[in-house]
Amino acid sequence: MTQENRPSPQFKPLYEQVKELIIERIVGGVWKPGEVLPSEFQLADMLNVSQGTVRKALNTLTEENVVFRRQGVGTFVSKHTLQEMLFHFFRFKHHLGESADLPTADIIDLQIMGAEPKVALALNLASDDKVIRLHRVRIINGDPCIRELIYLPHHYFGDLHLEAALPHALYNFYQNTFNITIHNAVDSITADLSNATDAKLLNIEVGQPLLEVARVATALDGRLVEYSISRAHSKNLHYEVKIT
Amino acid sequence: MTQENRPSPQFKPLYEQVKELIIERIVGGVWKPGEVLPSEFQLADMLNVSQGTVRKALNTLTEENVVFRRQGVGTFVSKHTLQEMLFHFFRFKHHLGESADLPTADIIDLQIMGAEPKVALALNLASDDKVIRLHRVRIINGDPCIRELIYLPHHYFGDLHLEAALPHALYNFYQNTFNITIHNAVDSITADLSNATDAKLLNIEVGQPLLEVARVATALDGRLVEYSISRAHSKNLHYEVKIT
DNA sequence: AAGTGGTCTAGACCACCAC
DNA sequence: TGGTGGTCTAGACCACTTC
Repeated sequence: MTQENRPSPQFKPLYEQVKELIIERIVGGVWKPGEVLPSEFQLADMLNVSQGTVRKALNTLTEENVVFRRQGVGTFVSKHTLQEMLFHFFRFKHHLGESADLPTADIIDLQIMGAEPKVALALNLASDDKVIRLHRVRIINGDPCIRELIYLPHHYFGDLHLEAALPHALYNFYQNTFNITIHNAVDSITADLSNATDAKLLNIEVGQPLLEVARVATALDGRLVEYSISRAHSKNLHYEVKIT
Repeated sequence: MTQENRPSPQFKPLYEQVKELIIERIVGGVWKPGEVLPSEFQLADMLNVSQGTVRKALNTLTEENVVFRRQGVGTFVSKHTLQEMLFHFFRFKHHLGESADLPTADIIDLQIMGAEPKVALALNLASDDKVIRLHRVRIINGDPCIRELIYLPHHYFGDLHLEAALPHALYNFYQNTFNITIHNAVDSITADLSNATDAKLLNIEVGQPLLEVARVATALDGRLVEYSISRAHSKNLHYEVKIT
């Protein structure tokens, strides 16, 4: 890898090119979640750059949670099974007590269907594309408190709708089964009143205030891979945001 | 500044010490918001470290929005007047259209009072400490849509409650008038129903769903300096979170 | 032309971990 | 003991801004 003597047509720093190459190999399955990457010096030799340049690329990947590093051991591809990663994308917390147990989930419905306009827009799908819709209720400490509708493009998730038993940790499942790593997400939060369906599934009355979180999630390679609506009864829960 | 030959009692990297020294000087008013810092080499000479170590400190400060850098020009202390900084701490957005105009504000009430337990707990105050409470309504595109209750420790904000005209960009005001720079914040979001006061001030009916955002904000030096409750009618607004 | 931050390299030494 | 990442330094060269 060389920078060459070009003036500046779409100049990209070497460490960004290194970073992209590493992401490519993770996306391509060369290095799988949990596995160790070659050492800094090995990568530097492989790519014909200096160790310092590899270090800079790996450090930015560490900040983005793509890899994690352990001194004396090595650099590893992040897995969504890690506690920190699970709670990184699950932002509901109990009001007072520390972060609760991870929620379990009851599946209400799982089907393949045409993409509604709202869903097609969010996932940038054509109007005749199919999506898999998962409808489930999250249960925390025995209480049903969040109702989720999750939409996945059929062409990315193949036969997911035929799975006998879906685990409740979906992001980990996407990663293990489809090599799709959720990398970032945008949540849009509004308030709404519980309707009849909410009331029945969350065991509350109609007309209660609910938090509604609409999420669009993007994979490591930049594809839009999940649209979800979470409706939460906030009597015991809140959504927490740290602004830094 | 030296690392010395100590084994490892509370070892701190040089670049962190450099970073802390720079923050100290910003907090102390040596370098004020908008002003330029000495160059990397000047700082390196002042602190007896290498330019690379100063660079690392400045880069982390850049990521944390404490300073910003312009190639060929210099490194500057961040100001809350910058568009990006304003919207960094204001997370409400219009549903479809791009980010709206900055809101203005109508002040409903401004007084000094004893800290209620909830407020004292959030700001870590003693029960007999005084707080300044500002009650106002945010207006976006002519619509009153957010009602805010803002609590400030009296001993940090002195005579703020005597101000004739408070600007609506408060964080910029804190910075200019008290040299208090809001650095990070934790928002806890819940849903609630509008009460009589909400209804009157936001020009809606009682029993409508509202987003309630409780914020605890921390200054550059780590002091808890603001507790606020924002109650927003989410018909036209949502709260947006980018998880990366 | 001079000065700034941005990139890239090379090398030294340290702290941590596994064997 | 050997290999890993973590810190720190020194220096070269580039890109950008200002004068």
